[in-house]
Amino acid sequence: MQTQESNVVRFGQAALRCADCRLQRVCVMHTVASHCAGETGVKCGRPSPRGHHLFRQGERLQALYIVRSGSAKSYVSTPDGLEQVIRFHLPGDLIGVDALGEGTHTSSAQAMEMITVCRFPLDVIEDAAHHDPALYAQILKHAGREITKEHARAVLLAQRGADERLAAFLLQMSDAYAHLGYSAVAFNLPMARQDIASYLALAVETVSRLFTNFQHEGLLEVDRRSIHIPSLERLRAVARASGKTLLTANG
Amino acid sequence: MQTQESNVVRFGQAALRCADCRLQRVCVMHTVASHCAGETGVKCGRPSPRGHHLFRQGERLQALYIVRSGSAKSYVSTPDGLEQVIRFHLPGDLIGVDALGEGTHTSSAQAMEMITVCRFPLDVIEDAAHHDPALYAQILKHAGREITKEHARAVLLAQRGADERLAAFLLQMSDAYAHLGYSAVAFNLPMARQDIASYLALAVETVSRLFTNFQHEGLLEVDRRSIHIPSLERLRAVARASGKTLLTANG
DNA sequence: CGGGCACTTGAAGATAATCAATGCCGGTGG
DNA sequence: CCACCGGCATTGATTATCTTCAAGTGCCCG
Repeated sequence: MQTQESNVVRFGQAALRCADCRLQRVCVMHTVASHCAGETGVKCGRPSPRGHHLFRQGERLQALYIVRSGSAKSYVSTPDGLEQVIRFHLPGDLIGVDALGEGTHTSSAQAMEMITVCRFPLDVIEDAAHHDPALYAQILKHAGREITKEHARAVLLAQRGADERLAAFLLQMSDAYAHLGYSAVAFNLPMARQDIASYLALAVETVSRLFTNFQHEGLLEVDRRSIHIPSLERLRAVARASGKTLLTANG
Repeated sequence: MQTQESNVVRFGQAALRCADCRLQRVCVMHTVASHCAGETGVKCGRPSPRGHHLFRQGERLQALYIVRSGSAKSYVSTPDGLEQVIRFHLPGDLIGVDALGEGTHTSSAQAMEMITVCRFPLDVIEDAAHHDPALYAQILKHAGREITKEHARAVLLAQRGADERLAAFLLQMSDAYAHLGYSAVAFNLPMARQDIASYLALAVETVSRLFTNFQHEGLLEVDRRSIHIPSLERLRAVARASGKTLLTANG
């Protein structure tokens, strides 16, 4: 069920237009949007339930997406049926750039909770980029950042211990929420423990134990998916050097 | 020591022009080159010795590079002084795309042996892209592939054991050489064991042991950096499932 | 109220890291 | 030409970290 006016959607009682979007500040696509006053095919706000796939690995690239509200995860499926979480997406994030390589999605994107996204069909993007080549530069910039993030993750996985990884992950989430104007020290994780484990290349059990340990150390107050960070500084210290003498995964 | 004619360089006795370049087939930048008949600032072929840095992490992005001959590695330096190898670059590879994110290099690129590169200053690229927006799409495509490769690496590091990683790495090199028209089963690794270890997130000792084990299993003939692969199929089998009952890192 | 799924906890085991030492090759200088 | 040096690579023994297996708890949803 979608509205007739493209670029506009009724969500609850509110009609949302890109011009009104509170995410303009963090949204890579407002250049596209600015060229999309009328009927453009851009659809903003399509509420999807938890578990919904925006696209699946192997599908042809048709559109890029921006998260408006809620959150999603990207993952790749391995031949042996396992799932590797690649990235978590919060409001403002652009999804699907990796598919620009071969025109086919190399990862799947799935909603982790009720989510609304803005959909930018590829042809619309190309049209907009034709009018304003700066858009290409913009997307390229985004792609560059994406690569940089992957590098940071490679360092994390290659050189850091389990506790350092979890601490770094929590700080990453904290930063993301802060950047969106939410609290940096109190938030709810939208993803399951299993997803965190996959993302950090750890076993679920290890992640679980680490949460417990962090809590016992007073680094964290955890209640299921609700997180409170008493001291960002202390958590940063753990992310940097790890408590080599402080914590062990097993209790 | 550089030639006067840009886009042309004397290397040994041969004058090399992009138009003559045997890498055209694999070179992302021939679109740029085709707009660079005259004095463009593009410098092709600048022989640099082993150890030479094309750029360093933190430096302002000034140009992208394409490897013409030889090989290089990209790595990021961590706060604690460690080096994380991100990628190896063979002839035809485009280097520096990650810096398109913030305009600053987030990794360093260093020659692993005598190397020649083509240098594409950013403004030249932008000019060329102005004439032919398809170039943007081209670079974007490359960036997408880069991201996809990072995903593959994430899967490798997260889900695979040490022997599977090394096998996958060797097959990766094999494919790369085959793609360049060289032998897929006999080649010299341009990088040190330490670099392989870093790239695969393993200790040097582990890599060394694995080479030895592979050799004993008849999977590989290794002499220092010279590699011969008797059976690609068998190596692929190891990369897939690992010899869970077959090999152990320690002797 | 019951079932299933997500999460937690514990104990045993495996994989790869670390520590420590030796071997090999290539280059340099006597 | 040979001897020495330094970096790179290999090998062995021990240990730490994390995984795996197994079981149990609690919460959410029908």
